Formats: sequence, structure tokens, C-alpha cells
Amino acid sequence: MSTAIQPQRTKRGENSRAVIFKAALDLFQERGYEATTMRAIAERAGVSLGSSYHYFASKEHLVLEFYRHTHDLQLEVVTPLLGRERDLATRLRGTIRALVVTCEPFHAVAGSIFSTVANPSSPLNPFGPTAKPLRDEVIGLYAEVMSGSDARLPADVAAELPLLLWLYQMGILYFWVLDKSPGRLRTLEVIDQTTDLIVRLLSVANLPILRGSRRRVLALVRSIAEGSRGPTA
Amino acid sequence: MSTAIQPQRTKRGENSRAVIFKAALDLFQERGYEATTMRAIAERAGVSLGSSYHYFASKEHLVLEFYRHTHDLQLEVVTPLLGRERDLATRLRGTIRALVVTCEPFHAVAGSIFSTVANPSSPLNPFGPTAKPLRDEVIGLYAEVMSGSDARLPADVAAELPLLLWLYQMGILYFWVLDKSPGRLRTLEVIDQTTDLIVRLLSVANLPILRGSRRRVLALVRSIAEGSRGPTA
DNA sequence: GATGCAACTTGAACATGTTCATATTGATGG
DNA sequence: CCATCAATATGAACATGTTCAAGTTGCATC
Repeated sequence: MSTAIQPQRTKRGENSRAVIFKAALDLFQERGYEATTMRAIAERAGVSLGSSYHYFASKEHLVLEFYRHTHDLQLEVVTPLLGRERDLATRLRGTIRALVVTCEPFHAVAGSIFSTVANPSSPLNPFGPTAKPLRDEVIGLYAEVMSGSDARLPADVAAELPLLLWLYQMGILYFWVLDKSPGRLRTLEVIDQTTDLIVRLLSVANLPILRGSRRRVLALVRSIAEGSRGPTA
Repeated sequence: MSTAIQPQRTKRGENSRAVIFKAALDLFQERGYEATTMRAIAERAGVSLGSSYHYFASKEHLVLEFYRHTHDLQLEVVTPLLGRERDLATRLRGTIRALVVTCEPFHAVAGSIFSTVANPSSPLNPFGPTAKPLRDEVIGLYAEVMSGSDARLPADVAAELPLLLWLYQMGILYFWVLDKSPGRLRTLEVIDQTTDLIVRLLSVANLPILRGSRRRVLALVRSIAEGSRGPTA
């Protein structure tokens, strides 16, 4: 399948790759995504244009690296919290906040990036196969958020919740991208409100009146998730 | 404010504009959005490259026209149904289905278009000021879907529901864009399921246990909607 | 140390979205 | 019929993402 022979990496290569990525990150922050040209990246990195393309197949691929970068930062920020805190709402709030706070320096850039990534034909689409490793990592993080809490959830909910929380994170991220309030305070408010609501919803989902709907919602989610494991991913 | 002097339109101009749009539409369908060059559009329309830019400020602006086009088609398809049918679930299902069916010929193109439009800095972003007229029309359509039904909804729900249904439509549209099932049957299933669930949710939202959450959800929606009427739109 | 080969590097060339200075057209008023 | 002027039309020129054929480097093997 995807057993394309990757070039054997060397020290020299690793270094060039890192230098190019660093230059891209800096320029994205200084000028934004679109205004940063591949030529400018190459120049600042002190390499040729062609070299940049040797390490990153396209400008978009620099974004994938950026994603991984922010995920690692998010993980770093949130790990201590997940170690000590057991309350689900708190864990959830902390995790989402960590992402938003981590991404704050890149807020101006994030719009273009988000849009680039939303394209289904882009190799970077979060729902597509290329992004699967990172996607699974993020879903795994939410599995940890859930299972490390003291909340007792029905098995059918627990099975789909991490995926749903990943979707929720994407929603918040898009809200954050569009948020023009100073310091993105509005996003933080929305995070507080929605995390509380989610936990509240989980606690009432067991009520007899809602049990039917809950079953149907989860069945739907399951069928969608399975489907996209087929032809798509 | 936005009282930029628009050039006086003439018959000749109207014609050129229409010819260019038609050429673009055909080419988008034949080759996809990205693969269609502005030069190809101009050539097929029998005008010069510069002329295309005289009528459409950018390739993206052709997309806005495309949006308006599909909305008009959706309206055309759904009007008879809304005239005779009173059941909310049926009205809702019919409206969303109309959109998806209308857009089906453009499915291959829709991905790029969706992504282009998702960019917050794009003038075409559905949440931005440029798209407001069309957005309000669509929200108006959902107001009609709701108020023409025999469902009796609390005032606070009725106030925010059209906006929420518009959001719901965008969600379905993105699912449809990603949907690789033959004939997009999966999307149709999901539409049936979710419209039912929405109506069911509306009917239980009055229960005492849920009333608190409902109030909070609606307050949140209201605050967000107001906020984006401020700096953004 | 010489050789070979894969990794690395280069910059010219290409395609395409966009801009702009200039030319043409056609309706209106004299 | 002529003059005028805004609308319309044109294509050359520009910027930038991407490709590619060709050159260079450095390590492993003899």
C-alpha cells in the first residue's frame, strides 16, 4: 500500500529540515500564511527554493508539521493537569483551553491554515488518511481525558465519546479562528459554558426519556465512523 | 460605509457577465474548481482574461455567484413542499434534501469551494459581512420552515432555531462534501436520522430536567450571535 | 585512498491568479 | 453628425507555488 520508499535521513538532512521549518514558522507568525512565500522561507533558512521542496512536498505540508507541533505543545501543557485532576468537566476544560492558549501566537495565521486544511482533496484534511496518525493521537488524548476522570459513563457512550470530543475540539477551534474579541476571551467563555453543558448532558443521557435518543445518536455516530474507515481512510 | 460606487450596468455588460459565469460553471463541472483556470473560463466565454476580472474581482467571487445560484435552486425545489406540508420533521428533511440534491451535480467541485469559503479572511466566508445578504436569506428560509409548521415551540427556542438550523445545514453540507458513498446515499440517511433527532430534541426540551440546560444553550447561542454582529459583521 | 551511490542542493522554467495601462464601444447631449 | 465620457474590453507583465534536470556532497565499501 503506502510503502513508498522514504529517503534515508541523515544528520545534514535533519538539520536542513529543521532550519526550513523554523524559518517557515517565524515567517508565518510575522506575515501570515498567504503572505509568506516559499522563496522567502528558503531565503531565511539559507537554502535554495528547490531544497525546501525536497523536505516539504508543498507549502501545505509545512502546515502538517505545524499541527504536530501544536499538538505536542498542547500535550505538554495539559499532562500535569490530567495527572492530578479527576473531575471530567475540569479535565475537559483544561484540555481545550490548553489547545487554544498554545495556538494563540498563531491566531492571525490560523485562518488560512484552517481553510487550507478543510479542503477534502487536501492531503492534510483532518478526516483523510494522511492525517490519521495525528487524528488518532488527538482522539487518544480525549480517551485519556475521559477514562482518567471519576465520571462513570455507560459503555456505549464511552465508546464514541473520544471521537465526539475531537469533533467538539474542531468546532471550538473554528470558533476561535473567527473570534475577534480581545485576547480571544469570548472563546474562553464559550469553552467554559460548553464543557459544562457537555458534562451535564452526559449525566442526563441516562434518563429513560432520553435513552432512546441516546441510542440513536450513538448508533449514528458509530455508523459514520465506520463508514469513513472504509473508502475514505 | 460600503457605498462604493458600482458601475452602471448595461445590457452588453449583463450579457458578458452571464456568459462568463456560465462558462465558469460548465468548466467547474467538467474539470473541478482548481483545474479550471481563469484563462480557460475567458476563452470558453469568448472574452479576454481582463474582462473576466472586470466582472468578477477574483476566482472566489465566481463562487459567491455559484452559492446564490444553488440557493435559488434549493428554494425552487422546496417551495411546493413548504406550501402543503405542516409537519416540522418533514419540512426540515425536505429542505435539507433539496439542497443536497440541488448540489449533487457539483459534488466533485464542492470540496475546493467549501475550503475556499471556510477561510475567515476570504470575502466569501459565510460568517463574514460579504455573505450576510445570502446568509440572512438562508436563515429566513429556515424561519419559514419552522413557523409554517404545526409544531408549537417556546418563544426562546423559536428565536434562535433558524440560526441553529442554518448551522446544521452547513454541517450536513460538509458531511456531504466528504461523503464518498455511491450517490451520496449515506448523507441522505444521516439527514433522515438527524432531522428526526432534532425534532425529538425540541419536543423534550421542555421537560423540567432539561429546562435549565435549554436556557443556558439558548443564552449562549444568543450571546454568540450578537457578538458576531459586532466587530465581524 | 578510490569508487559508487544515495542523499542532498540548486536555480531555471513553467503554470496560473491577479494587476494595470491602454484601447474600443456605445449611449447621450449639443 | 460630432464630442464626450463612462462602461467595457484587451493582453502584456508580474508574483508565486511547483517541477525538474542537472550538479554536489559525503558516507560506505573495497
